[in-house]
Amino acid sequence: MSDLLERLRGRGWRLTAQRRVVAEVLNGDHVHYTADEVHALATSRLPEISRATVYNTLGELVSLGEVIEVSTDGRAKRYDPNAHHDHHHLVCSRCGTIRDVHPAGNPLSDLPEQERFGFAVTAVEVTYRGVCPSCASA
Amino acid sequence: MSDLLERLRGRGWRLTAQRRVVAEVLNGDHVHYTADEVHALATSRLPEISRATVYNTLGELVSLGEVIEVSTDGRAKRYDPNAHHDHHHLVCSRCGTIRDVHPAGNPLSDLPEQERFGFAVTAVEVTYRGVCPSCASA
DNA sequence: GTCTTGACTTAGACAAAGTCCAATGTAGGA
DNA sequence: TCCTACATTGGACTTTGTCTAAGTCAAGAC
Ligand SMILES: [Mn+2]
Ligand SMILES: [Mn+2]
Ligand SMILES: [Zn+2]
Ligand SMILES: [Zn+2]
Repeated sequence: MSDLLERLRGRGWRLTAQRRVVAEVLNGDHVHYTADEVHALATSRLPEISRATVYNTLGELVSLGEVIEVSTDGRAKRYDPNAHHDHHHLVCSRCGTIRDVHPAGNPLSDLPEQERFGFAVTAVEVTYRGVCPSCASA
Repeated sequence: MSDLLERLRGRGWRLTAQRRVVAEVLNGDHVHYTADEVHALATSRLPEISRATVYNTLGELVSLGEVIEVSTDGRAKRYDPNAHHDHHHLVCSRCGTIRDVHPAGNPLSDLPEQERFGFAVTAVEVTYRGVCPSCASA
């Protein structure tokens, strides 16, 4: 976490209270907040932070490769601090809970040459869907 | 195509000019239009069709399982008439072109039990990303 | 062929998610 | 401490999608 702030300072980031708070909110495992959720959490620590700054900061963190954008539902994008370990997502169809998962094998190698249409394929995103234990028992 | 209209009539669909035009637009291979694109194409055949009707009709086609929604970019949803053959998507990172692809193997079985967090996993979506031949040569 | 009626369509208001800008504030080097 | 380039802010604006009240019409009944 302060690793992150160190890395960012090393890259010439001017360290403001707003950026620090956004970086602090994006901490933990299985964290996938929308921009509005980040803004709400940031506001509870720094009441005057603006929506525009949250969007700006999230965009910068994505550009710097410190956070990844996840779109699992065609609604708001979610921001994921787990950018340094390749992973995919498991989403509950009822409540929307998202877990980080690590499938066996490399999904990229499952796409045969004749199915690549001449593309240079470089990345793959996998979204598993199902019902979480909590929703199943309710 | 007229198969589709037949099936829909059989399900009690009232067959209107608007619905017919939307169904006609959603025809072909590798078709993944946004609602606005469908509206523009429909308007060229039936100038007075409204945005609301396009959204309504697309939603109905999705509910009936005749069209699937695809979200590959966190922006507008895309509507895909290829609903009767399981497939995944290959997206050009530059121009956004989308191709239907069929990976080898079943991606669902690649998710180990201990990575399922107790979820009942029922579906998986895979999005491959890369650069298409046309963008690569430009 | 005409009538009837509930389903369908429409325009426009509204909402959610995100972008952009001009004015103001400030982190950090000199 | 001062300077200034960079950062923040509120609000206007855009894109994508939803909702509703009023008008229209497809298709079955006669
Ligand atoms: Mn994640
Ligand atoms: Mn498709
Ligand atoms: Zn759940
Ligand atoms: Zn391309």
